[in-house]
Amino acid sequence: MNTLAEENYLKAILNISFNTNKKVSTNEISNVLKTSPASVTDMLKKLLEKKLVEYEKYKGVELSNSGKQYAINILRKHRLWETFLVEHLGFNWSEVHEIAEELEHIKSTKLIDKLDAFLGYPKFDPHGEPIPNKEGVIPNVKSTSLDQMEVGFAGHVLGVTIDDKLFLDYLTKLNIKIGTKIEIIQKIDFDKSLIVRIENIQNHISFDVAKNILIKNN
Amino acid sequence: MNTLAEENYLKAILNISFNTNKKVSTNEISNVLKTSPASVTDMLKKLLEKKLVEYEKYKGVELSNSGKQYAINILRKHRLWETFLVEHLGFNWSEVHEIAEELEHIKSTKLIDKLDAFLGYPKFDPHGEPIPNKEGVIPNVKSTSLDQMEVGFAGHVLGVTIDDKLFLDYLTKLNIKIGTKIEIIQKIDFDKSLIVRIENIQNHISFDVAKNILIKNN
DNA sequence: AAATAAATTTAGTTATGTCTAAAAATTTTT
DNA sequence: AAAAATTTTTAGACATAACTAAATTTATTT
Repeated sequence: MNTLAEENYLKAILNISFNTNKKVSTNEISNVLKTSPASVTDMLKKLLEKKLVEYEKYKGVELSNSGKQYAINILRKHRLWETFLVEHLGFNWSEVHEIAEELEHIKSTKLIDKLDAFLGYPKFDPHGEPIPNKEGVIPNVKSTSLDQMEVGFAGHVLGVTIDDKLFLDYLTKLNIKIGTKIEIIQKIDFDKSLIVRIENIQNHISFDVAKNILIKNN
Repeated sequence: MNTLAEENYLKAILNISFNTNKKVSTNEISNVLKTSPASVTDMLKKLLEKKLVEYEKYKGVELSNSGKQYAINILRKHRLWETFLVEHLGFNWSEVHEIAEELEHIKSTKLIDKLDAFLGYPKFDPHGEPIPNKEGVIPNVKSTSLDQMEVGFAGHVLGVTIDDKLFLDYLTKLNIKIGTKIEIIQKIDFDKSLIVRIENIQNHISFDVAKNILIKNN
């Protein structure tokens, strides 16, 4: 069995990999986990020992097969708990991340499988993120971030790519949630910001915001 | 905020106090937590420092007011989670203790209050144990253990006092659950065991078993 | 009330996971 | 291709929470 700290490192490596597809650097991990690079090196040695990662000094790290399965299982637990919190306990989507950060470390497999059944085997969490199944397979939906769509495009929000309270509260204020129809009215070349129509109201959103909103891709 | 280890010590002290009403000894704690007495001494010093216990060298320990509130809150979380696991996820009463031992350490107060509401503010958990409310008040039901009842007594099971898989599985085999009617047919003086009737079937149960079954007391 | 036994504490170690400062390797710039 | 900058690792410390062995205190016998 792995410790809390080990689990958090595996999770961090998986998350960084999703964005970069390259080997993960010591510094990236230390930024995500807010620890010193020296601590990261220490932990990578330990994870290598346990064969949860492939790691060579100065060359970066990636998850081994078993490490990846382990990390995906944590992600599965995180997203199932978030779904429970929103759909059954009445939390809103910006509140659940922190609590799920704790719940994702509960070990019982039977618990998580029963929770999955209780929730009706959901494929997506309250942020539209895919929930890995028991076998670690992540449902694949082709999606594009809003910033890549052209002026004139109109479509529905599929999900978001970050689970940050400030971001999600801002979206809520803009009346954006999963399924919301968004139309691109204009794109500002200078700062890549967008003027969009949501529920018949025009709003000006930054590139950073658009980048983290996912739209269905046919 | 207190660590996992600290929480487990507070919990252990509370549990022992329920049975003894005296100051709790180092040895008792080390037995419950399966640590060495020396480790217990170390931790008691730390808890004293934090004013969670009243402790004098060689004289035993008891919870301070704040320590007691803290420990009761852990108990509240434990019992609410057990209720959720049995009533909504379909676990049986002998499986939930271990999982609740992990869930009870999840910190969010908002989570536990919402869970409480979701469950309909239950007063008793699946073992018949009272669930402390948000204010730390524990519902008080007068109950007597089965071993203290006389021959000829007939009544209903209110709950059990231990949360042990072997014990609960045995009760299930005997067809004993909460609400089950039990009649005392005979008491064996030699070993204090009892012959009882449950659902029209006679069974011979030991003193140790009877001691841990609670009966309503008028 | 001594002597013995039992319980508890102290002292000294260990493993985990963190840190800072310094050294080494890699990458980027000139 | 050297020099400079950045990244990463090593070395040495520290806090937590555990341990064993030895010392001390308290409780029980005789």
